[in-house]
Amino acid sequence: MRRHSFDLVDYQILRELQADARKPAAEIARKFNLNERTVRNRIERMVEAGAIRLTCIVDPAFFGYVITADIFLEVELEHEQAVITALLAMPEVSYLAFGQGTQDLSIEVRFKNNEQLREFLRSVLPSIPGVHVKGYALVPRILRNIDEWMPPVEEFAEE
Amino acid sequence: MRRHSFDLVDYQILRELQADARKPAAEIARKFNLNERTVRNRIERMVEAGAIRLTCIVDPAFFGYVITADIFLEVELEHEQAVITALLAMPEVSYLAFGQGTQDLSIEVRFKNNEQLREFLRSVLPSIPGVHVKGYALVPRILRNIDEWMPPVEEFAEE
DNA sequence: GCTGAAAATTATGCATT
DNA sequence: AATGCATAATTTTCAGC
Repeated sequence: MRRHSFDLVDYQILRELQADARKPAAEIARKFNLNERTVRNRIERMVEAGAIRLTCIVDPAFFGYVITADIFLEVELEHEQAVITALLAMPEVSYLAFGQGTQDLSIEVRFKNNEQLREFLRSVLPSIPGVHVKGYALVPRILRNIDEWMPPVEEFAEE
Repeated sequence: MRRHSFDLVDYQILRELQADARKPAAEIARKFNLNERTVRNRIERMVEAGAIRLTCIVDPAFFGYVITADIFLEVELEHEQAVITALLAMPEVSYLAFGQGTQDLSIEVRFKNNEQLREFLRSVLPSIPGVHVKGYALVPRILRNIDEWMPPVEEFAEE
């Protein structure tokens, strides 16, 4: 019933890479009594298939971007594509998604202080053609984000 | 005025690792005419400092978790810690953050189909003591997430 | 904090099952 | 798909600057 063909071995490798994406395949192989080549093949297959991405996550707080807010927008349909392009070009935007309504966009933004957020809400966003700020909320703390997500282990059970 | 001491070289390395966290330090060194040891030192320093994490991001959609929803909760204060623990233990929860109100929690969840989401909203959440579902919204598509976030390049300008 | 050179480890290409 | 082996490349250790 599963659409993929990854098993518990892949799952174990996944967990290791989640902890350290640069962990040598040989080391993982030793830990689970696998052939070193097998580990590298599995990693390659998962990346190739698009199941995983091995990447570098930057911590906004480390660089002083300690203010997080969610902002809810309505966008006039004829401006939608331009607005999305503009928002994606802004380094302050850490999340961008379509909302439930046909004109809704949600974004999450990061700033060094409240003044910058205020400026963004008051000036930057309203100056983009077709954008209407419907509301926003400060996000005091994020406890989990997508980079920690993992399917239930049952997904990897043997056939 | 910056709290950190990373420069444009670190930035360049960062971008390479963002594209592929396993890219050999020697390859990065060649690309930017750096000493291979320098590259490895820089990576180590950034990881050590907590500025970056080299990790494995799993794509929910690949594993069939194609339904995304944001859910807004209110939690009775005396149950807060238990609720958070319970939510973090659920593999469906891909995001969890405090909200603006003292009792607010926002979560993002992933499901394979609408029926599972419905069940989660109708049964799973209400059965957790102290939890009240205030609302929810489907998320038709996510265009950017935190794993693509990066501070503006100016942050890395030389002193 | 950067670099060099030797040693150890890891990755790759190719062939076999 | 998994593995063994030979070769290539990379990482590590230890040193000096």
